[in-house]
Amino acid sequence: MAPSAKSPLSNSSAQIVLGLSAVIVSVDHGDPKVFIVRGAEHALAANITSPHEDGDALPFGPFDPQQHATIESGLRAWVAEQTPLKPGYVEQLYTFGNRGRYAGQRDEAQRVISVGYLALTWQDDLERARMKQTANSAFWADWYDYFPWEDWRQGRPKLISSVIEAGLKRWVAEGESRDEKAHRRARADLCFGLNEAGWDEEKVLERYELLYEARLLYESVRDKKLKVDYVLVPGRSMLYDHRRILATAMGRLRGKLKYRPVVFEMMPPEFTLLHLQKTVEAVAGHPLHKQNFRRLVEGSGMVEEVTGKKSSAAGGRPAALFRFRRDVIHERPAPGVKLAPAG
Amino acid sequence: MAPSAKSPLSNSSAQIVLGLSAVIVSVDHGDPKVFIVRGAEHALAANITSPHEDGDALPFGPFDPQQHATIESGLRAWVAEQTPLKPGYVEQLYTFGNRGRYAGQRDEAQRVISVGYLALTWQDDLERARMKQTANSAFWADWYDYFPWEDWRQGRPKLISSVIEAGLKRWVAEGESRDEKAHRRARADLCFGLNEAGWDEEKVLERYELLYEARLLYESVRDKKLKVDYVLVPGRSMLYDHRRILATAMGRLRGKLKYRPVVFEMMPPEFTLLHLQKTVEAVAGHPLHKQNFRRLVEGSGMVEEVTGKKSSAAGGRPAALFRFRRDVIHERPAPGVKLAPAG
DNA sequence: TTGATTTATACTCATTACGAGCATATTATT
DNA sequence: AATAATATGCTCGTAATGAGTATAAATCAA
Repeated sequence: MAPSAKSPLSNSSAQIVLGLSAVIVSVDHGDPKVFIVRGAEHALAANITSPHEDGDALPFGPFDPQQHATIESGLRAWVAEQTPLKPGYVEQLYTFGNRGRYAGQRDEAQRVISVGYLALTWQDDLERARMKQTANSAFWADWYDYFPWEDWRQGRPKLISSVIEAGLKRWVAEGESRDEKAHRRARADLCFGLNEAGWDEEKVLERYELLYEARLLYESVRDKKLKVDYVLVPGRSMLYDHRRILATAMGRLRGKLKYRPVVFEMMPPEFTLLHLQKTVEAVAGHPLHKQNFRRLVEGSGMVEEVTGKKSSAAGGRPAALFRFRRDVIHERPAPGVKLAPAG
Repeated sequence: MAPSAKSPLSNSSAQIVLGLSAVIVSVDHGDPKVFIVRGAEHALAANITSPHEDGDALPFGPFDPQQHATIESGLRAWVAEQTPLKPGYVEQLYTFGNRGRYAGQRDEAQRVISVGYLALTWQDDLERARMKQTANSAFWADWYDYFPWEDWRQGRPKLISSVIEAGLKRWVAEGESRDEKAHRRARADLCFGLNEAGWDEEKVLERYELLYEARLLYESVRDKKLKVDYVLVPGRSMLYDHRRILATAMGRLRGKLKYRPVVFEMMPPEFTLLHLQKTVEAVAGHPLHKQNFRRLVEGSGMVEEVTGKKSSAAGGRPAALFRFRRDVIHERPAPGVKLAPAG
């Protein structure tokens, strides 16, 4: 690209600030977790000295091009620096740069571009111990706290009928023209599985965007400085556009699960098939058919049994222990875990 | 993110320049095309006044945060400005920022971060006419000119056995340890389908990266300033890391084809099923089974027949004309085109 | 005009993948 | 010894997939 210092290319980009945000995910005892930072702590991590907002945020930091050869290595470096975690799997998600999505942004002329990353990790006991020291300024939160409508493990969440459907109905009715109304209805139906199509667990971002646009989330009210008289959709909000980045991560991970062996990045070295299943269910957000899950995983060559060892953690018959066969990656186009729903 | 003008976050990022690169794809009479700019023309488009390299490049330009609310709108704006094209479908690919990958980069302290986009378009006659005016400084190139090993439509490309296998063999032999050698061999086998697994048409980027690392491409020799005595893998090279970006785009598009109705973005309003099939084959890089392709497309509800019209363009029996049913997007989780290989 | 050639379209068949459920095994608990 | 809980093995119907055969409708060469 060879821009000289004087070229308009670099001039027009001088106002851009590049940051990195990380969605660090792990599954703990069947609950999906995101690593969250709050208030003073997150400001420190990002070296921000100006007044800051209070609330939940993803860990984020600057990208220093002098120090790091690739964006990913920059990300890994500050994750290692700012958290006690060592994620194995790291994947770039998306580069976010929408104006007006940053409530905390003072200088309107300056634009924050943030590159979002998804990182997967398994919490070993050591990490868990160190975690407690950082106390409540940085912690693991259940990701369904931010997206209660995405958790179908106990069946269809009640708040869909009780709050979301009504809210979307209002939004549909507000459409200017007949066409616009029909279009909004179709979009709402498709996103939330209100038509025959059913629920698509991968559409996390689409649903978030829809709720945002329908002004049903705290973030929409905040960014557009609205006063509203209707009830918002329950769920914790986040600073800046971090809930949107989290939605992107969830959708991506749910998709990836099906065609790449990424679950194992969140598993201990040895595990039972039920443990694996619960982990997949935590991410996918719905229950799976146990026997078929077993058939699939065993048949895929992704795991091998640890001979002679049994787990008797649960109540009933002891389960065989398995470990991930890292070789699959070298043998075949490494498959994922199909998501046959439970009956 | 709320950085103040004085925060270290913005200081450490001051050296970053953000650019946009576009992989603009269309399929013309069964041949997959990328939009390419060359030499003086591309320097002009990017407003670069410093001395520049000569060679093929993707169209790219600056991102002006003042003028555009989103990165995507910035991209659309300069594509409209610099080319006669109006892509309908635009998708963010990846954000590239590797040091040392930019041979044209003079100022080592300044880092170019480029956000790659994939754009799909259909060449109508008007565009085709306007295209001719821009002459040879900007043109449509067959994307297999850059990736001859990716075109399996006429069977396995000969250069795989004649050049690539030998080259990779040398690279494997150069491995330091026994383990390293085994690892390299496994990776080469998997990438190029030399084991039972077979060829995975989506691994375009993996294959490019492997060849780059094995110093079998012009780009590796260029970036590392090597002198080599073995024969490089044939195929046109590109400036900077543009061939890598193109590889990313090809892999992504080949994947997307299977689960989203993106082919239609490259089709005229009305088309025959064979035309559609040839377009899919052009992108996927291998032939498809005609009868099954037909069954699948007709059964998916993605197309509707244009009653009363037939195409007699080809030699034999006239074919029915179809058009894309845009409604599928609103009806169901819009499907793609499965890639049942031909016998 | 006829027969060869080319392309389009309809239909069949075997195999596999998938969703659902039943049955049995092995442990702890009461 | 009965009961509850979990693990594991197996069957079955349906749908999707890969491959091939058969027929229809046009052009072209003689």
